[in-house]
Amino acid sequence: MMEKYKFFDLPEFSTVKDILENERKNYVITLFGLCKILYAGRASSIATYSSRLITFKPDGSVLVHSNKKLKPVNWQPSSSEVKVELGDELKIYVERKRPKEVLEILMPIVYYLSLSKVDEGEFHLFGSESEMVEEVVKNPELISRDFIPLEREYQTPFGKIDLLGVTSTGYLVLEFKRAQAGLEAVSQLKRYVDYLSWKGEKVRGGIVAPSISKSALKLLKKYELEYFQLSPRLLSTIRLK
Amino acid sequence: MMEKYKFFDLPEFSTVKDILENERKNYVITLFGLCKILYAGRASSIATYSSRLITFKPDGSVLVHSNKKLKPVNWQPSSSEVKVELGDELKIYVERKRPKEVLEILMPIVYYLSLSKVDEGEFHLFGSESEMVEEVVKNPELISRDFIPLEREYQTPFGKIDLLGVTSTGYLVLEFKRAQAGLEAVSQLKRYVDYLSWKGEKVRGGIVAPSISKSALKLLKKYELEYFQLSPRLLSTIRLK
DNA sequence: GCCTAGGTCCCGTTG
DNA sequence: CAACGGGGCCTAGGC
Repeated sequence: MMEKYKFFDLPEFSTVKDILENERKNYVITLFGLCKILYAGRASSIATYSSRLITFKPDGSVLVHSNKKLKPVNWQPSSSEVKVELGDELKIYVERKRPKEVLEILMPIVYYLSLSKVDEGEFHLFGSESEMVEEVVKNPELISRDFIPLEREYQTPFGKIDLLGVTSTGYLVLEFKRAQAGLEAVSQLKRYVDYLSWKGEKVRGGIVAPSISKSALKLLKKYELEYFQLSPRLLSTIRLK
Repeated sequence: MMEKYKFFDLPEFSTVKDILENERKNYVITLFGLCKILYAGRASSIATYSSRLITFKPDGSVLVHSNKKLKPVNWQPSSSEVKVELGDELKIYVERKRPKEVLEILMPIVYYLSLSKVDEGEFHLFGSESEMVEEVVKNPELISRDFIPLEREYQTPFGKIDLLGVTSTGYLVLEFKRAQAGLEAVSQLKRYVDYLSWKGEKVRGGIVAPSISKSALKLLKKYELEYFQLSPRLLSTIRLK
C-alpha cells in the first residue's frame, strides 16, 4: 500500500534519481534545494543559483518556484519527460517534444525531497463567458425585444462568433466578455462584422460585457458598433465575507 | 539564525495557525492535506474535498495544486492577506482587496507542513518581442531599404504601436509577434492603421513575425496589410540536447 | 496536427 | 488608479 507521503532529509543524489525515475507517476514530488536553471525552446533563459522549490507532477508538468509571484520562474507543461544524471551536481533534464523544449536543472544540493499522494478532486467554476451566452440564448430580450439567437460559436474564416442572431434590421453579431471589454474585444467584433459585410449581409455588431473601457467605447462608436451591459452570474451561495 | 527549512508531520491545527500567522513573511510554506476550497471574486468556484498541495509565499501569493497541469486549481495573487480559524476543521481565509476576492480553504487534516527558505535569484530571458523591435531599429533594412524607424511604443488613443516609421510612400506601422502571428495580430494592426488613416495620414501596416497562420494571412491581404518574416534571436549558448 | 479564443489569466508599464 | 498588451502564456475545443 502506498503511503500518503514520504519525506527525505538531505537525500543522496542517487536517491533523488531513483525517486524521480520510479515514483514520478505515483506522487507529486517536491524538491527544495539550490539550483541553476537553463531553459531553451520557444525562448531561452538562465536562472542563477538560488534556493527554489521544484515540483514534478504525475502528468509530466514541472514547476520551479521562487519566493515571489504566482508564476513559476521556469516550468514545463504536461507530458514532459524527466531524465536524471549523477555527478558533482545533480542534473535533471525535462524535455518536451512539440515544441522541442528543454529545461536543465543543476543542483549542487537538495535540502529535502517529499512525495505526496495528491488527487484531482472535483472542480466547478461559475461566472464564465459561456454562461453569459447561455443566459442570452435563454433570454434574448436581455439584448433587445426583437433579437433571435441563431447560432453559438458560428464559424467564419476569420474566427468564431460567440453568438450570431437576427433582429428586424438584419444580422446581429455578439461578442461576449466576462470582464470589462477593452480595445481588443472591439477589434475582434469588427473582424466578424467585416466578414459578414464583405459577404454582402446587412449586419450589426455588439459587445456584451459588464463594462467597457473608455477608449474601447470610443472605438466602438467609430466603427458604429454597439454595447450591451450584462454581468456574468456568480454562485450566490458563495459569499464574500 | 533561520534554518534552511523546517518540517512538521501531522501538525496540530494550532501549530499551522501559528506558523501561517508568524512565519509567512520569512518562508515559503507548503501544506499537504485534505481540503475543500471555495473561491469568490471575479468568478466563483468550488473544489470538493481532495488531497492537494497548498503553497503560501512571503509576498502573499497562494497556490493550490492538484496532481495535474501547471495551473493551480485555485490561487490568490500576491499581496493577499491570510487569516486562520481553528475548529473541527482548519479554516484558512486568503483575501485580496482590489479586486475584492476571497479564497476559503477548509482542511479536516493536514498531513504535513514545511517551511522553506526560498530566494529570488537572478533571471534572464532571451527571445522576447521587444528584442525583435530593437533588432529592427538597429537594422531597419530588415524591413525594407527605405524604412526609417521613428518611434517605439507610439501612443494612439486606440493602443500602442510597437514601431512607427516612414518609407518613401508614407508612414509604416509595424506590429511584432515573437511567435506565429494569428488573426488577433492582424486585427490589432488594422486598429492602428485605421486610426492614422482617420487622421488623414498616408499609412501602410505590417506584421513582423517568424510566421503567420493561413487565415491571418488571408485577412491581412483583405485589409491590404503586409507581412515581414523575422524570428526572435535566442541565446545561442543555450543548446538543445 | 493546426489554429482560434478564453482566462479568477498574470504581469509590467505607462498615462 | 485605469488600462493596454505581452506571455516560453496555458488550456480546451474544432476541424
